[in-house]
Amino acid sequence: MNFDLQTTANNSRARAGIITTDHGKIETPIFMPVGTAGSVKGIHTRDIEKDIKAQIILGNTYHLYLRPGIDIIEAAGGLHKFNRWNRPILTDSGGFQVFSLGDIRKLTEEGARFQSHIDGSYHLFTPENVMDIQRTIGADIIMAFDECTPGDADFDYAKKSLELTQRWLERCFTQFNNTQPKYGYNQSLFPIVQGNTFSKLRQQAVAHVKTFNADGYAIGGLSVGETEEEMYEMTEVCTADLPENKPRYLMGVGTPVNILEGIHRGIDMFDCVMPTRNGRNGMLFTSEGIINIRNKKWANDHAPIDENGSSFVDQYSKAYLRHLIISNEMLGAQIASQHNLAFYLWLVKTAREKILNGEFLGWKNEMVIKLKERL
RNA sequence: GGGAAGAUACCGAAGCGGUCAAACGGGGCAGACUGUAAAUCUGUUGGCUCAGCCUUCGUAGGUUCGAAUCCUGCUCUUCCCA
Repeated sequence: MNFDLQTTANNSRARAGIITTDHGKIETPIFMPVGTAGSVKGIHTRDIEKDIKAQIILGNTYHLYLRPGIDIIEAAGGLHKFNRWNRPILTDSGGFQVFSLGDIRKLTEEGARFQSHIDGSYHLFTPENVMDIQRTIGADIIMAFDECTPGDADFDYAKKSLELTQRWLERCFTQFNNTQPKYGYNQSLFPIVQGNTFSKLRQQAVAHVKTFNADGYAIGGLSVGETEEEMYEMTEVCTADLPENKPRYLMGVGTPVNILEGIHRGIDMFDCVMPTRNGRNGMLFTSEGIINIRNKKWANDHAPIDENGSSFVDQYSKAYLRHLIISNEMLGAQIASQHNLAFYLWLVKTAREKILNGEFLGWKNEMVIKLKERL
C-alpha cells in the first residue's frame, strides 16, 4: 500500500491524497461505508460502486468469524470474492465489540473472551488469532486488536486500557509480520491510537504506534460518549503528532459535520454506521440539512428527496419515501441508505476538491452551518 | 319467528361497584441512533386556564354515598334453531 499526499491546505490541516492498494486507488479524504457482515446493509455492490461511488468498504472480523465462519470465507477465496466487491476492503478487528458487547465479554492479558450474540457460545479473541482471521478474510487494510474504552472512563482505567492495547499491538505486529497474505495481494495493518479523552495518554499512544512505521494510523475510542469538543480536541492532539506521509483514519465518525471537522483537523479516512442505520430509521442527511422523513410534514410533499443529490434515488419524492418507510417497506430503507451514502461520498469528494483548489476552510464553515439545520 | 352472546378511546381488545381517563396490542405523532447484538429502541396518544378540573365505556332512564361495571326499556351487531 502506498500513500501519496497531494496537498495540505494552508489555513487548515486538511489534506488531499491518494492511497494505492492492490484493489485500486482511494482518493482521500474518503468515507468508507460500513458492511459489517459482508454487506453494506440494503445496497448492492453495483450501486455502492457506480451510484454511491464508494472506493472502499468495511467488514467486521467479529461478525464474519461468527457467521458464516472464516472457513467458508476462505473456501470462497476471501471476502472480495465472497461478496463480489473487487475494490479495497478494510476489516475492523472486533476491538469495537470489546466495547459494545461489554456485558458478554471478559478481558484478560491474553485477549477477550466473548459470548456470541447469535447463540451464546464462547470464543476467545487474541491479537494473534485476530490477525490470522483477518489474513483469511483478506481485507486490504486490517486493524489491530484493541480495547475501545467508553467515553466516560477515568484516567486510571484509560491508562491501564491503553497499556493493554499497546501490548496487544506488539503482538499484532509480531503475528502479522510472521504470516503472509493468502490470496496474492498485499495487506496493511493499521495500529489504533487509544487514550480516551486524555491528551497525555493520546500523545503517548501516538508516539508508541509510530514506532511500527505502519502504512496508516487509526484513531479509536472517540464518538463513544464523550462530548464533540473532546472528540475534536483529541483528534487534533493525535494528528499533530502522527506522520504526515501516512493516512489517518478516525474510526466510527460520524455525522456530516463531524467528518468536515475531522478533515479540517487532518483526518483522511472515516467510517460510520450512521448513514445506513439512521437511514433505515428515516433520517436523511442532505446538503440543506437533516430530514426526519417520517414526520407528517413530508406526507404530501412530492418534491425530490434531494433535488441536487448525486444518486438516482434522490429523484424519488419525499412523499413516496415517507410512505415506504412508514409502511415498513424494505425499499424505503434501501432508498434512504443509498441516498445517505451517496451524500456522504459527495461530501468528502467535494471537500477534496475544495482542498485541492484552496477553498476548503471557507466552504467547510458554510457547510457546517447548513448541515446542522433541521428541515 | 325463537334462543344466545355482545356493544369500551382512531382500530382490536382487557376491565365486571370505589385505587378507571380506563391494562395490552396495532395504528398515529414525536425523539434517539457515531470502528452495526439495531429494517432497532424510547416517549406520547380525550379536552382544558393542566400537581387541578371538565367530558367519555351503544342509547334513555333507574338503583347506590359512588356505575364502564348492577337493573329496565330502546337501537344495533354476531352466532344458533326454525
